[in-house]
Amino acid sequence: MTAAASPLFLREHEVRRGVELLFFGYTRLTRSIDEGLAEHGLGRAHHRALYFIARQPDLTISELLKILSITKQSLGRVLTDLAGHGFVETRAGVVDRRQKLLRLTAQGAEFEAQLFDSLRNNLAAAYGAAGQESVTGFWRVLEGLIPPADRQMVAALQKDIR
Amino acid sequence: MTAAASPLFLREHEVRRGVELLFFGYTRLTRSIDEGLAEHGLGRAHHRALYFIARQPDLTISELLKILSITKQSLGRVLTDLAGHGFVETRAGVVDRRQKLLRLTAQGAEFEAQLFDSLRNNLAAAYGAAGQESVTGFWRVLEGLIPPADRQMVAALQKDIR
DNA sequence: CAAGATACGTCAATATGGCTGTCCCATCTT
DNA sequence: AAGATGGGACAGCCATATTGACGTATCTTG
Repeated sequence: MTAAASPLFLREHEVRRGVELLFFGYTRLTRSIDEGLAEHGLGRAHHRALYFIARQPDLTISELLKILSITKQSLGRVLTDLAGHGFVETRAGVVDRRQKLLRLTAQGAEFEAQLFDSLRNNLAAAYGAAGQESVTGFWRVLEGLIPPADRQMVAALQKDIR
Repeated sequence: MTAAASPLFLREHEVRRGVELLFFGYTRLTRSIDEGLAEHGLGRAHHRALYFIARQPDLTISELLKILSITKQSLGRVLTDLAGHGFVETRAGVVDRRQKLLRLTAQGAEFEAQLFDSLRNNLAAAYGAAGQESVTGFWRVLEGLIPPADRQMVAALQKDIR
């Protein structure tokens, strides 16, 4: 390991720094919404569903399954809970009546907005402290962590109309 | 909501983008090591402990508890498993014999290095694709997500000697 | 139109990784 | 000697995920 040390190897320190910041940054951000969720007896799994339904109204079950990468059974429980709280409602699909289109109720939208406030406060503060150029870099690196096969799905969230 | 719209509010789109990229980036990165863990019947909780012990040899139990933010009981199970696999060993503390200093065995270090290869491959690829300026921004934003009270703990990981 | 594929739901059992509460021992501090 | 601290252990619980099997409504296609 004298001459041929790979550039990748030399980056160990930078890689460990990234791993650690990702771990702490991600967990701290998600932790900020736990209290709001607990007030309704819900957990993070419920928030993830709530979030993506808010993001893409009329999402179908199978689209949501792909986004969350969990099984139908796991999602079923979560959606049952959310429907029981009156946060989510479904309609039959227009083009395909087998589909269920997921939407937030007014209550659900209000609750999601309340949780989003925490996320916004924390992320906006981090954006502000880091500066706009940093935000661009933040996005670029994270995009590179997403396997190409998944990138289209993530990009689809950005166009607000479907 | 005409004149007084807060700048934070106007950032909703950027905030959602950050939330989503963090979610997908973090989950995809961690997913990349699941196979290696499963080969030994271990899970991500084991990896987190393994990782931080590798990072800070002679870490004490209570220091590791603070880093992971879990309970003594939860960590106990994880460490029992890791010791059972011969990946982790403890010595009595030098200055305080009540403490247990955690270290990886040779086997443990080899296993951690193998898992770290996946992390390195993925993160180094993302770093490379994004460029060095982006990496700096990536770090800066993530640092901003960590509450000031926790930053010292995270920074302490960077100095390799204790 | 019949046959098969698809979208979704559901029952049952299991694993993982957290949690609380309680009690214990060894060791350090005062 | 008394109390505080680091760590371990027992018991039970909860949240979130898994697999496998099966059912039903609806769409698609030969």
